[in-house]
Amino acid sequence: MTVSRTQSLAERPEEQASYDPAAIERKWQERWTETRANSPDLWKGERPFYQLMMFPYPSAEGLHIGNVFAFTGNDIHGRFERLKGHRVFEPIGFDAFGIHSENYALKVGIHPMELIPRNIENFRRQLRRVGLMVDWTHQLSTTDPAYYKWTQWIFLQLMNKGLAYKKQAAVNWCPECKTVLANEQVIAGECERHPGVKVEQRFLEQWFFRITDYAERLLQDLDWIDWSESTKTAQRNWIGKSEGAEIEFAGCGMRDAGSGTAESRERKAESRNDVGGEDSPSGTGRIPHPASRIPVFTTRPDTIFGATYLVLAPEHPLVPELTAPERRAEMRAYVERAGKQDLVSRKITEREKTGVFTGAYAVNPATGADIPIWVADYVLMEYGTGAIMAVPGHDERDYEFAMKFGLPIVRVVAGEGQSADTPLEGAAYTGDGRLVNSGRFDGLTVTEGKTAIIDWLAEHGAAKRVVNYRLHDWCISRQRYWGPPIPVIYCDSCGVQQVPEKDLPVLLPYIEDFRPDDTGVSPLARHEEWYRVPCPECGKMARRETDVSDTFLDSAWYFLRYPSTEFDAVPFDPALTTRWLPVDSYIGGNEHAVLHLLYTRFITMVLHDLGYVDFDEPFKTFRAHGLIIREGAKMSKSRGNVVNPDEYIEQWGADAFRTYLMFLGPFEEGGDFRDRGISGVRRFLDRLWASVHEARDAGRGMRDAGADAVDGTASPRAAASPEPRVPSPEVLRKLHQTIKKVGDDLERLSYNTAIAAMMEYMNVLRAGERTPHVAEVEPLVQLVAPFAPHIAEELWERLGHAESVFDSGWPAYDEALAAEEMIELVVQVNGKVRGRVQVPVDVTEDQAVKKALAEPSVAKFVTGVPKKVIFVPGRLVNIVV
RNA sequence: GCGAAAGUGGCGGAAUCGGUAGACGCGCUGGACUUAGGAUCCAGUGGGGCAACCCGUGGGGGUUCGAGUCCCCCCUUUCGCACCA
Repeated sequence: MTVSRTQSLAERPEEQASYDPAAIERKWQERWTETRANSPDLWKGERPFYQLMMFPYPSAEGLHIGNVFAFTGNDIHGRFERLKGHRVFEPIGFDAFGIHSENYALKVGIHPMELIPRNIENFRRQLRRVGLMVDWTHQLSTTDPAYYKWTQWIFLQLMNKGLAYKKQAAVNWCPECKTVLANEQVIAGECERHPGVKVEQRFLEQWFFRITDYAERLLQDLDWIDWSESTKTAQRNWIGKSEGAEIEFAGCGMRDAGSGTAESRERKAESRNDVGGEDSPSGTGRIPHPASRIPVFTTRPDTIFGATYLVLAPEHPLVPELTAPERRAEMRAYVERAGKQDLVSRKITEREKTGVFTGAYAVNPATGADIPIWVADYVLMEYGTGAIMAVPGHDERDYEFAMKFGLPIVRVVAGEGQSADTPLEGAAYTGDGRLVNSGRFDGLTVTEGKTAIIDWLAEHGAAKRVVNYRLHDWCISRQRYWGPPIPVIYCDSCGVQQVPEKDLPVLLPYIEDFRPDDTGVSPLARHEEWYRVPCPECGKMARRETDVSDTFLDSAWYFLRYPSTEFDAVPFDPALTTRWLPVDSYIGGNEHAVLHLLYTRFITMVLHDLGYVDFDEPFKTFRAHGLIIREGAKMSKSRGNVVNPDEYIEQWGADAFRTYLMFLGPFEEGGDFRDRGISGVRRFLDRLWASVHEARDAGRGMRDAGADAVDGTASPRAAASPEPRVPSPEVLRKLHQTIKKVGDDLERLSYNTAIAAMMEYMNVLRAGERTPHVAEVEPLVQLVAPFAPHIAEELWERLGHAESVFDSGWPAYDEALAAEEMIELVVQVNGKVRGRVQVPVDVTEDQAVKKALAEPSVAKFVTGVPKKVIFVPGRLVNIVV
């Protein structure tokens, strides 16, 4: 049989007899370009569908396997939507500004303005080889002045709305990158780009975006947007909303210097505590120092009776005046030491607690007790008010601190089986329970106590309800070269001036010495000829901002630009934007869950509020894809196990490579790339190729083969084949089951199971000695098309179709054809499988049970009358004895 | 520490609603065709047992006629966040 198949192909010398991926992939990539097959007219037609993939940064190594994996998964979805009749717009671009590109340029010693275009060219070449349905007429690069003109414009829009501001701030400084980093770019105290390099704290004037104004909206929308759950959770955690109270503690000045000892402090705190709760929260009648009202933020106002000391962050503005003269030297040293650390390693949980007593006291508004005020670096100035009330009985950090410095620990919550006197041994009690040692609030639950105590304190003006977010404002200044200059001019007379819109873009100049240095200012600051410009307001000489903006600003709006790349006068054309946005499907890596994806949502909300777009969430759906590892290990250059896409495409073809990448694991989880695995997918394509040719040739009649070559209208002539030329009902049934399965799987990005289903169908199709019928293979070509577009186009053409397979529509699923007549029911006795019976699909319970009991393998386990029978139609019969 | 996801044959992985565990593929074993096979095709392939059967989804309990799937406890791995009051 194999032999006769080969012969039939050999009779068509004008066609490639066997599957040659290189040839047909070249052919179709050229054809797609010539016919602009992937460039829909964005102004016309029905059913637009915007399929977006996260654009890559064009690294010099070329396309990474992770890129190919992501883009292929994206492309398959786009092609599937196209087959379903949508006009699909699938653009791509390059995120080519930024530290990653610049650092590489520094490493190889080539100016980024030369290097980056070269890298982009290589990327384009590789991307084309993968066979993506990319509309190459709408590409963009963030480094293109026609693009970053509008990045700068967006900065000005935020400035106009009061959402961009400049402040002196403690920032993360990477000594290696020689620039500031966003908190998001600092991993466990180290630069995300330089593992092992400790980030330092510096104070610099920086531009910030007020993303915190949008914290609540960014959080709320997560409840309804259709995104991967893992991504939404990451964003929720990052925004970090916590509801609590701001409580004001009145400082009550210094005490005698001797009270620094543990015993004396404890005595005072405890004696106050005994009478606690009966006093008015306005305090003890002592006149507080007017400047020392100390607000603290807490999520546990219910525990205020247990607050036995306060802690201020070292940077807290009240520290100098609260510190007793004899303690100033010690305090200065401590604060200085804390300041030298980077912002992040201060947050390492395991670090031993350190701190210094100020010598001052404050009044606990609930108990009236004087409690000592300490300074410690475990309190962070950027969160809350930079000061806390410490409740060592019920907070682990406070407990640890109190133990170390001998501060009093009081129980104010009693859990199950605990009482007011149960000692706190070894650890703080952070669980639920009822209040104790809390005066009139004793007996309330933690939840009730929160409300009651805030209300009580609020009556006396000592507390208010407050919501805090962990999210910080977005620092967008970068002291680097390779980015869009921030479009601002500083004038001695007029102050901060915007670059007028007509003067945009502020071009990034070509400078030789683009290397950053240690000074904390951008390389552009070394170029007076560039930064000295007349003030746009008064015309006097003024100075440009020499920092550039963060790469994440470039990528926060690129999806708006794609449809409008040919326009110079607007960032995005309103009509096209209305037509194509928001993005229908966005696919990318979860490493951007909190950076890119949060910034993008923020910028979109701002543009919405400014009236530029009519939606405030940019992506209707977002799905995070997984990561690819290789032979069970992470891929890395140092391991030398990096997959180079070019090699695999060369050896196996782009179609096999694409299909294998999608087959090796669930798209949203990633998978393990194993070199040998790709052969199975390639075999599948080989058999597809063979099946289509056999079917076609048998349909035409072998004697006519060669007479009318490729253009063939596929009108079956009188068959010379010995087989009856009708499709097999069994095969058709499996076919329609497969059409349904593959469609459903594509819908939910379950690519690996879709491919498995097609392979299964192939096994049915090629079982036995029969030659496949055209009606059995033609729809399979359409099913395969999203995965392996080149071979699908080629086979579709060879089957006699003039139009592209992607314009042929998704094959119709016929439920009647897919329906089974007989099915197999599993028969269980007491839940154990004891046999199987063949029954008609519409079998009644009685018939099924009767048949099941007649089965000898079942009957021998059934003694007497069954207690109970469970019948699950289409599935099983379970007999309980 | 907190949060999220996961743990299934020799391997990658299926099982979408609590209903046949191991689809599909790799690998392996045997066979066919062969001068030859790292090609192709056919058959087999969770473990144990001659068989009837028994065991089996990280471990231990539970719910249920029935659990990979649900509940409780524990172990392990990966990822994210990490002194956020």
